[in-house]
Amino acid sequence: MRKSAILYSCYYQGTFDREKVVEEHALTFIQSGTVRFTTPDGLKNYQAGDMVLVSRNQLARGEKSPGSSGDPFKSVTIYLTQDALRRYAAEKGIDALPRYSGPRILGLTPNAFLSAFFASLLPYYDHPGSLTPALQDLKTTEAIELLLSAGPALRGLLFDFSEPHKIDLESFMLKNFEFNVALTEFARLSGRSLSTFKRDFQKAFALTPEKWLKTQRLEKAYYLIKEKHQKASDVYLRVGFENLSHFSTAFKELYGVNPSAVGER
DNA sequence: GGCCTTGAAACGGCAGACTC
DNA sequence: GAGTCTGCCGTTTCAAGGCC
Repeated sequence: MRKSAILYSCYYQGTFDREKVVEEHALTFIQSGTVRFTTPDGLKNYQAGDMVLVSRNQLARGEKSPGSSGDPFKSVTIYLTQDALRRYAAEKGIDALPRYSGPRILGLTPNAFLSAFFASLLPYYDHPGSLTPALQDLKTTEAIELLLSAGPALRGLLFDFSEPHKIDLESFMLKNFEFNVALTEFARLSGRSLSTFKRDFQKAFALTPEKWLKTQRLEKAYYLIKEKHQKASDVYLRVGFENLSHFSTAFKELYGVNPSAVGER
């Protein structure tokens, strides 16, 4: 089944986005509220009126919050899929470009054309059935055109169709261990098969990936609880655990005390 | 009522053997 | 050298209960 190219989000309370592998370029307009993106390159904050382009094949996490006046967090995201970009490139005679090495998350300077483009998508929020596949394709093409005219530098990002290459595993893992994704995703994003990933990991860290990841995450959690006085319930998602009960058990196994006991010291 | 821990069941990763 | 398969075991999830 075809995935929708356009996603509408609305949250009345703060939410911790658990979608972490960005598989397609995502162009987002924030209608109200704020969002904080955590990526391997650091934190980026965006607010109502901002437009953001998040490039594919990276790990990212978003914390969405309502505005200070109580407005819910609302956004519109259009995914610029590899299929759509390849079709566009073929129609326009654009060759695939060399590997893109610029920033992986870009705040765009709003202009009248992009603003009008997102305004044209908002009526479909209440009538999603009217947004047919044909209309989605048209909107995707329009978005590509507008991005290219807004910033020619984006050409290199949009038309880089290469897959992740074999990158330095040690620095990649140290940057990304806080993201809770499957080993197959870590392997893919580091440019390796799962088998090669495990072999290289053993060479680099002398541990299995799981054991190393767990230790790194627990050490970070210990620091946040002990030094930053944060609670276990605030920390476990941030360091890459999915479940508070498992976090609590693993923490006690490593440090001999419950997370709450460390915070009290 | 919120926060945290415990225990059982289900799931996913590890390790070794094998193939290409 | 790199990828695939499979059995076993550690890890994760979920529900229930304890503590403050």
